[in-house]
Amino acid sequence: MKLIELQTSLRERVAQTAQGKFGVALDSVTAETPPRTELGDLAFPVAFDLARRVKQATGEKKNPRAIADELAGDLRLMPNVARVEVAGAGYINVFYDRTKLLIEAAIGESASASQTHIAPHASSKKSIIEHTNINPNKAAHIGHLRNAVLGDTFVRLLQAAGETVEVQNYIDNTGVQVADVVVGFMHVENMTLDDVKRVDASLPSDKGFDYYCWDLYARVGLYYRGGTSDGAEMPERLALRAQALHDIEAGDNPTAKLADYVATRIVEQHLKTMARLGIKYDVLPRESEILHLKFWDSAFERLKASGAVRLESEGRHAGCWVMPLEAHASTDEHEADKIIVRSNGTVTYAGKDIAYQLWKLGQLDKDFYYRPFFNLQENDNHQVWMTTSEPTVNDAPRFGNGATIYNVIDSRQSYTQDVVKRGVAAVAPEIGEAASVHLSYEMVALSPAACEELGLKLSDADKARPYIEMSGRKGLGVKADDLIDRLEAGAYSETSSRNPETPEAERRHTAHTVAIGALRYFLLKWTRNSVIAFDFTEALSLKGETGPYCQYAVIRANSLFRKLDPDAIQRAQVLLGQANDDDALKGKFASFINNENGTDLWTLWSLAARLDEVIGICVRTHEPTHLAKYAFELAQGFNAFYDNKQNRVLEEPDEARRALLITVAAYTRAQLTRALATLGIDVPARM
RNA sequence: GCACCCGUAGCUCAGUUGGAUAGAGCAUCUGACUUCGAAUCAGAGGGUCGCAAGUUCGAGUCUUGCCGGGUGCACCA
Repeated sequence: MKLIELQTSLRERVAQTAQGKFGVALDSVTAETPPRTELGDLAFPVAFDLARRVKQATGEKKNPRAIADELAGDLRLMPNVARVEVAGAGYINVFYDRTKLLIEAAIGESASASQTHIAPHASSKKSIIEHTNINPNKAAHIGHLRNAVLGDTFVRLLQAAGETVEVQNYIDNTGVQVADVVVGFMHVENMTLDDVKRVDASLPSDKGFDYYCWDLYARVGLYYRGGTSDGAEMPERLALRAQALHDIEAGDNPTAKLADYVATRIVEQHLKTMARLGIKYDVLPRESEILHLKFWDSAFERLKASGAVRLESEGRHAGCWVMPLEAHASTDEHEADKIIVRSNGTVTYAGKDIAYQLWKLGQLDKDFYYRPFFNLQENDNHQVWMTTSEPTVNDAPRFGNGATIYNVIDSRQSYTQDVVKRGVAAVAPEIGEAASVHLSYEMVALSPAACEELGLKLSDADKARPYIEMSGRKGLGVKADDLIDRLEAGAYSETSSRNPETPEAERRHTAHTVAIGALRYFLLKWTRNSVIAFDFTEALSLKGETGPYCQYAVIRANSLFRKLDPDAIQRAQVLLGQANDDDALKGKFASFINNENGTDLWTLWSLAARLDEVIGICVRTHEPTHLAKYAFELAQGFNAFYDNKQNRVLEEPDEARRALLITVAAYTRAQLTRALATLGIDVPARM
């Protein structure tokens, strides 16, 4: 029996007893893991609640401790329960039959040794996750990495929980940011499309087109202000941007062709950067198609038909289609109303987003056409599709039509996301707001020290601030590829000094794996709504609470198992299994488990057994960091086990105890490896 | 002005739907490599959980009010 099943059955029993003996129907029974293993394996602080509810219902005063005693008596009769204690003012502490559970688990493990991951539920509906969504006009920076790693990890979490997932990366290829770079090429550098292609071809592969545009974008920002960062914006130069934006949206002209080249090339670069982190996408929906295929027209009809938007005939919003939102405490007229269509007939960002969200939910009677996008070597056989306006003949999968949509977007867009969610719910009440989930996260800013390292001169006021916001317009930020390069360099020198005899290619690969482990963990160790004040020292660290720490624990286990027979794990599991029918052997195992050292072994094993529960918590709370913390805790547990002189596997003389140690170590290694894989972190053979 | 987020050890942060003695990492100090790999481990010091009320058997967690910091509230995207 798995621990999670045992937990469920105990909860149900508590609920039954509460109903039977006290006449109280508990809709949910709180169960928690006690702070220390000495206090048991599962605790129910339910007696306090029951005492209150009995008093409410009957007026009878009952001592929580007396209630706990009655509940405990029932729980003692449950299988796999060794004993139950009532502690404190009324805690019910359940102690599992640890020996029996370990033995049963060993039998299960040896039987399903080949099964490594859960297959998706046949009946499960598709979830869509949209993440990355970087403006295709310059290199990706660490803020974008946070988005992508958060999104990709959530994808892995959902898959680990057995769900079917589609990954979308929305490309805003017709927005102002692309227009800015186009203005830069056309009016700052006076280049034609052919010139741009020539420059692109001449750039080094490690500092390519995305880096070039990064600098150009910052220069355009200056250009608008007449060359100085604090100058006033010049209307005639801003007009160039407006013109470019107009031409890009219209399409089929030199400006639009240049914009398409820029956006497409930058998307390629972004995908290469993300591939370094093991991040892949299924489909890249582009804004240009949403425009050309007139998604908005369809969405607008539905919005009007549902009454979600109305045309204002007077007031300051006269001539606009607005979505009414409740005005909070304000007596003024509809201050909170959101404009969806401007008085000149053009649609706002929120409007376009509603159309796109409706498509994602299968609520639009339109679809994109698709073509295969270029394939990266790193992506093996995984095909990325890009939307297109022209009909195509190919075997593209059916995209969109998801049951739940997760949008990974930073918290600054909470308001707009809320508008989108409400708009969708108004159009399709049967779907409601719950189908649209905003996976919001706080920004990545720079620590003052990081700014200085990047060569930015700070005022005294800025130095006193906890963090400074990045600015693409100012070219202030840490480029993703630069950071990965630095991490790889650090990991390479570290692994080279430890494994000088290892071939160069393998050391490079190891350095890469360690670097990605460090980076992904670094971005996942914070809760979503905590601002990351990026600091180089902290981000480049390979010690302490880091990805490499977790990887290292697995490496030590790998090293240990290399020195054992290849079938040692299997043999150990079989031996434990034999104890099921052999009371003498079972007693022997029990004597190993039911002492102080055995408690440590059990604590580690039961922690390892909690992986699926933790994945469930992450999915439910939309918070991947719980898994990162769990992986670290499990690695800590393994390292403590490993360093304990009583647990020297290779020197253990007693065959049974050795089998126990091997089983615990092997299970911990397997679960830790799975946890890390779900975080997108691989483990090299050596490091 | 309104809405949302944050305030926990010197620093950076965790803290599951309210539960037992508030935890990690970094930094500081002390110890452990002839050791299944020291990217490690064992230990020490370090706290009015921003302040004040309230609800509760029980509050870092919930409510209210203050204080301090951040973000968002455009016919921008």
